[in-house]
Parts: sequence; structure tokens; C-alpha cells
Amino acid sequence: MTTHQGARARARAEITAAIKDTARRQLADEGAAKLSLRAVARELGMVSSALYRYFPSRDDLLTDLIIDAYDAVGEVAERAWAEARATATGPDGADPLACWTAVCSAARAWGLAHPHEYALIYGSPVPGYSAPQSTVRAAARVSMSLLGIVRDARRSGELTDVPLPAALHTEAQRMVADFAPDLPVGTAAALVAAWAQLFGLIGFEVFGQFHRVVEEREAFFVHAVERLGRGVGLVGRGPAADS
Amino acid sequence: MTTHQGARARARAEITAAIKDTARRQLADEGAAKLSLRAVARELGMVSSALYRYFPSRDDLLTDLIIDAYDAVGEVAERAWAEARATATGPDGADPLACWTAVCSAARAWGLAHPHEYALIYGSPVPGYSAPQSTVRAAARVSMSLLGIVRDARRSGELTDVPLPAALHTEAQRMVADFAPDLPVGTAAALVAAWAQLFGLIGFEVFGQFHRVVEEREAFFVHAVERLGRGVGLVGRGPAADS
DNA sequence: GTCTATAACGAGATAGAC
DNA sequence: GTCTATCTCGTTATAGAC
Repeated sequence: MTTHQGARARARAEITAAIKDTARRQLADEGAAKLSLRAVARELGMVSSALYRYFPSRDDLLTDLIIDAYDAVGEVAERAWAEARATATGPDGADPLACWTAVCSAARAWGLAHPHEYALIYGSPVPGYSAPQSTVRAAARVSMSLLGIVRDARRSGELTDVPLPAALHTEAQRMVADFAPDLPVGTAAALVAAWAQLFGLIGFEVFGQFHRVVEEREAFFVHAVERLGRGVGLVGRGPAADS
Repeated sequence: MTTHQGARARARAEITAAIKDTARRQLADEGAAKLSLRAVARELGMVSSALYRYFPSRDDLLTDLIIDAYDAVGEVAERAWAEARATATGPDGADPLACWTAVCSAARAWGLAHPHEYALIYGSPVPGYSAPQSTVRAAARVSMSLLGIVRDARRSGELTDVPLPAALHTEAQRMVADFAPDLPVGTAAALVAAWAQLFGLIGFEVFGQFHRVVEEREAFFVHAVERLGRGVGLVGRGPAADS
């Protein structure tokens, strides 16, 4: 009985994974707008109605792909943070700015390696599709890593203050209450802005806007996100930037 | 003969405009990936083959829509710059930071008002479509406005230096040679980064990533781009940000 | 209970003959 | 420029294998 259930569960997991893999391939070929259950089924040698045992609808398959993509970037970001924490550590703990650039670079590398999945989560919305609430936890993982780095820096006294206009005080206080307890209001607002700006840099590179504009993309990116990190108040221990 | 040609040309222009309008509506409904000459023709009561008198292929129609969209943002950006130049002017000319935020806010407002055209030019690439060289002039208009503001600031002595790591010197020198003569290397690199980051902020708002994260979006945006402007070396004349 | 296959629906796209 | 025959799609109902 147990082995029976185990075998069934294993088979189910395998087929689910195969469906998603095929769907991801279609995503790359035709884009999310044209993702079709029938085409996935055809490519798998199944009949379309059989897919409904695994995904109640096309949109649910899309949702799963989106969550997977968010989890994939989130995981490389978290892993990069953990590694930077372990290696770039001085007497006072990890170097905040080194952790920051490590996480940002990890997100960039993932985007460049998976442009179509990147487009799925950070590109244009899919027409007619509205992401359900179930995507938000995975979607927050990268920003949670950035937030954690800033928190670490604050604990080790390596976070400078960020000015905030009076008009944004209540808004930033709401942000602090929502997801950044123990952070100063200016830092919270700057962090949200930096988060959007980070994906502006990555998106421009992944989507080709830097074509014939930026050539040494990695060095350019690292410098830009270092400046972003300093903008949220992180202080670097490494050699200062030359002028 | 002249009136004949004029009438023909006028009719042709009208039909071309009608085709583009219909295509833009389809863009909003189904996305760029599903843009089809046939559907446009049907909606216009024409037969699909008739459209080929106006656009040689679907991709050419797409290219036209893309150029139009770039020109539309470019125009509001340029107009905003001109207006800010005229109003926010002191003894030394226009206030550089006021011009900067005016141009950024104009681009944001256009994106929020035309999310589908925004997606067309700053969102995910259209599968199977590659933008031809003919789009680059229109695509550069917003960044050219930002560049012009920085140039003005430099002329009026209101541009501070931006540090640049040695590893990026040759890259930034190439940028300066390509499109920013008379600008310091650090400024050029910072400007390109700010350009990408600006559209990160706008894209996150247009595409809904700020849902339940940022509520007072306009004030948040203005503050963020002010900081961006200072990051490229612009100095503001208005009241400094409170802390 | 779990799955796959057949068949069908209504709607839309497409290719080609005329 | 029109019409038709044949494709696609998401989705459901149903029947039967394991």
C-alpha cells in the first residue's frame, strides 16, 4: 500500500515535471501568450484532456511556471547571499556591500541564463492572465534577501542613514510596518526603489536594450549595483572606487 | 493632378492610421505576440490581402507601432524638458534637477497611460521578431533628453563629478565617444545606468509589481528619480530633502 | 480512486480554390 | 474579394483500463 502510493506519487511527479519542462520549452519558442495545453500534450504524446489531471486549467499551469521561475531566482539569490556571507566575512560579520552585489549578480546571471522565464516574471504581463495570490511568497524571495542584507548591515553598524522627504514619511512608515520592521523609514523606501532599479538594469540587459550601448556588461552591472547598495546606506569594506 | 495625388495621399494616410489604431487596440487585447494582419483587416472590414498594400508584413506593422510608441514617449519627454526649461529657470538657466524629474515623470505618465505600448517597447521581446535598425533613432529620444539635461548642467557648472572604477574607464570612454562627447566618463556611465534604472521604476509600476508594495506611487517615483538625478551628478536648487 | 482515451462543444485562425 | 474546408484552441462529458 505504501509502495503503491509511493510509486503513484512518483509517476505523478515525473509527469508533472515533464509537462512543465515541455511548457517551458514552448515558452521560449512562442512566448507565454501562446502557451497551449494542446501543444504541450501533443509534444508529450498525450491527449489534451489528460493534462487536466495535473493542471486544472492553462492558467494554473502558467501560475506554476511563474512560481517555479520566482523560486529559481530566489534560490540562486539566497544561495549567493549565503556564500558571500561565508566568504566575505570580517571580524564584524559579512561585508554588506559584497553580499549585496553577490545577490544582485546572481539574479542577473539567472536572468541571462533563462531569458524567457525572466520575461515571464519581470516582463510584460500575459494578456488575459492575472497572477493569483499564491505567487507572492516566491516573488518576494529576492527582495527578502536584499532586505536581509540591509538588516545584517544595520545590526553590525554598517548602515548609514538615507534622507527621506517629509511627504513620503507616512508611506515609508507603512512599508516598514508591512515588511521591514526595525529598519529606518528612509532605508525602507530606498530599498524598494533599489529593488525596482536592479531589475531595470537586469531587464535592459536581458531584453537587449544595452545592445551597442553597454559592452562590458558584467563590470558595468557590478559598478551600478554597488552604487545602488551604497544608495540604500550600505557601506563597503573593500577598496573604494577610483575616480 | 496635384489634387488627385493629394487626395490619394490623404486617403492612404487615413487608412494607414486606421490600420495602426486597430492594431494598437489588438495589442491591448491580445498582446503583441498575437498581433495578426488578418484580425486587423477583419475588424476594419477589409480583406487581409488589402493590408499588404500598406504594410508588407506583420513585422513591418509591428515595427511601425514600435517606432510610433518610442516617438510618443520621446515627444512627451522632450516637451516636458522644454517646459521645465522655461519655467524652472533661474539666473543661470534651467534647474537641472527639475528638468530631470520633469522628463522622468513625463515618461512615467506616458507609460501608465499606454501600458500596452509601453510593454511593446520596454517589456518582453516579441517572440520571433527582431527590431530593425530603423527603430533606434526614435528609441533614443528619451535618453537624448536626459543627456541634454546633463549637458546643460555641465555648461552651467551644476554638474558634480561621479567616481568611476578604473576597470570601467575604457568602457566609459567608448560611451563618451559614441554618444556623449564633452561629458566626463563617470557621468556617462552613471547616465546609462540611471536610464536603465528609470525604466526599472516605471516598468515595475506599469506591470504591477508595486501592487501592495508602493501606494503613493507618484511621490515615491519623484523622490526616487531625484536621487537618480543626483546620482549622475545633477545638483538641485530647490529645498533639500528632509531627513 | 487514479488515470487515459474518445468525442464533442463553440470559437477562432488559416489556406486555397474560385 | 469571397467562401469553404480544414486546422487550431480550452474545456467538458463520458467511458473504460488499471
